[in-house]
Amino acid sequence: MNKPHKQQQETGRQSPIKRATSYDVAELAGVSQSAVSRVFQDGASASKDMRDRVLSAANKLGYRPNAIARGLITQRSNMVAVIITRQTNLYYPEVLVQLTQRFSEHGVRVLLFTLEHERDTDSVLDQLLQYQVDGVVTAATLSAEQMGTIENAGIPVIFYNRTLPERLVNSVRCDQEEGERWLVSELANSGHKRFAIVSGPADSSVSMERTRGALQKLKELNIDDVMIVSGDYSYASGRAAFAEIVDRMEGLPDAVVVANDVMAIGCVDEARETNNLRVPEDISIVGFDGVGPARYAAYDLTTVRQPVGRMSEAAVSMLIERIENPGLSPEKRVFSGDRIRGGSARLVDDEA
Amino acid sequence: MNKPHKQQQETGRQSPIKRATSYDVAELAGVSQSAVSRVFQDGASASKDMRDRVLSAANKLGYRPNAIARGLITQRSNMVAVIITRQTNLYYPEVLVQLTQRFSEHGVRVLLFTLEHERDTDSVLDQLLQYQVDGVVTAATLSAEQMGTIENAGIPVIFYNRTLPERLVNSVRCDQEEGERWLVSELANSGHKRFAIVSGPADSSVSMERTRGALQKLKELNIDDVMIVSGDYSYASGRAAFAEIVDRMEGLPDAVVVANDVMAIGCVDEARETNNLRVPEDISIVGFDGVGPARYAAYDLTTVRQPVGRMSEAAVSMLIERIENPGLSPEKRVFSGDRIRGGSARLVDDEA
DNA sequence: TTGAAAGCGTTACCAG
DNA sequence: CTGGTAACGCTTTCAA
Repeated sequence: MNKPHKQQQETGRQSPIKRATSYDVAELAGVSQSAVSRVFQDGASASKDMRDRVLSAANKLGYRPNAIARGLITQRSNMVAVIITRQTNLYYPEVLVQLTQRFSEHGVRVLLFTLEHERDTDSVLDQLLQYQVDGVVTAATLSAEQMGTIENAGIPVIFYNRTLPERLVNSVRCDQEEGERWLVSELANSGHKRFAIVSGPADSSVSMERTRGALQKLKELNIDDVMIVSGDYSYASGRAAFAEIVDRMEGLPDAVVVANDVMAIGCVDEARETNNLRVPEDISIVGFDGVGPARYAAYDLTTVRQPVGRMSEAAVSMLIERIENPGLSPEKRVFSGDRIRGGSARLVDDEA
Repeated sequence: MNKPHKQQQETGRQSPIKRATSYDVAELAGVSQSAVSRVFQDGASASKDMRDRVLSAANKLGYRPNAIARGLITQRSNMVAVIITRQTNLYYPEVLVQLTQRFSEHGVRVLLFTLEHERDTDSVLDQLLQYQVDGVVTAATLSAEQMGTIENAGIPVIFYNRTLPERLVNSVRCDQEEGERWLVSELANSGHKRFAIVSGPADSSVSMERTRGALQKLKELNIDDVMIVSGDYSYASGRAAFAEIVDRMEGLPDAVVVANDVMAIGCVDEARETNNLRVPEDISIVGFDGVGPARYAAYDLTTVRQPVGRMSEAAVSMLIERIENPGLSPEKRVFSGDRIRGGSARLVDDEA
């Protein structure tokens, strides 16, 4: 008795194998094609008998509904675009994993776009529109015009740790300024007086907000003479930044406020290795983000951790809601970071 | 004079905005729909006059060809699935970024799937088949049966740092065994005699290969009495593993061979903090992967770095080739890791 | 509950 | 070079 259900194996590897369609299933099951379609939907109206026959036929043929064809007729691709920059993923691989996983729980697939350079943005937008994604979450900066392009196509967008001034947009972000203000005030409360700041790349809005927050708080404390150097978020640039501070500042600062953890770690190493300083006895160094290495014993950073889990959950649910209900008005959700008092800063206990 | 090119704005936010189709463009340009289609293809045969009129009309309407519809007729979605595990992305965020970027240079989009648990694999496969991806690169383990399912659909697959025993598959991987053998022989050459091994999770094929490589080499050197403890690749588990070694072994090892860098860092911290050991003077610790933190001054691991750039490039080009030419025979590409002699191990100079 | 037929927006084929 | 028409594989009326 010959079993035909491996018929495709024989076809071999040459021509693109012909996949079973709903018509094939219908024929084998002796029902109409519409019936097959219905069986593979949620609110299907199909008798148990038919359902069984269809399912068994489908099984035999290895049939799977073609999501592409479905998307064409339903006007819903069930795909969303996620736009990240190299930076985002390098320092928060967690974000992407979480977004993907949560979307998939809603039956939504992620089409991934990574931006190497700002100038690639337009082409990425073009692609994402061609692919008829149902929504977008972007962890990259968009111009008002670019945002307009997506909006005109009727696609909801969520900004992740970004926003668009002067425009009503949906966003999920960690309150960078608040976090920096806390860090600075902790340091000041513990007697630090001479501050230096290591900022991130000039084109990073996140870095801008952090630096602004720190400066504001310092100003409120009447600390005006603050040296600012900048890096590119990398470990090496953190080391270089610290070296520059030592080089250019008269005397040492007693606190260095760094725009992210990775650079803060670079600062710690440079302080210890090249300058023979003890952290935190001789100098306090604080970061931002709460990445894994910040918790390594050698660093134990005082920092503010972004609540990635809650933020990505918020992004996903906001986007899904807006896909299902395009009329929803814009919303901004701002999360406070988790405050971590690590050993990299000399802080007094403030148990009230 | 009223400008109609913002007509959609008015429609507002309610009904899913109707996007311009090739028919709309055709009408406005006064040509046939087929003509529009041709203009938006590569080897188009269209007069300059027509091309201009079509392009200007398309521009005015904000027209973009619908990639979904195109995929339906051409039988090519121009999407590939990338399957990663949480682990993969957490410790190699670089891999995903590189894959995505390189694919996009070939006009191919990445549909991302992340696996939290092994048991999710089948549903991921189901999804990816429904979406008619043109190919798959998987950094997660697949069973022979699962591989068969994809193969039957005529979709080429590249295994990333994985393979499938007893089966002809395409794979790109770093030679884990070779790397471990080098690490062990360096340590042995430098006089280390008492070894301990920290392996990764039991279900990680990569960890298995690494451990096997280390054990083989040790055996060749007639070092048989090796304690093996295991962790889950995390920093915390590295610390726990080192504690367990100290606890269970009589006397200390002089070298600990760890299955990845993150756990190795955990071992270093545990050795220093809890056991007051100097690394490498009292004990040598080596890792594997070459992740960023391995280069932080506090650790400076001796390790083997996976050549992520070359590996992802290989994966992309192998997959694209096989999408374009399904008849191509399977190929395995094995890359040697970059050997890094860091300060975490007491190694003698071997300048010949 | 079931089937026939009309699209969805493209590309592909074939005359002109 | 150009336009008409038939797919692609599905969902969705609308009758039966």
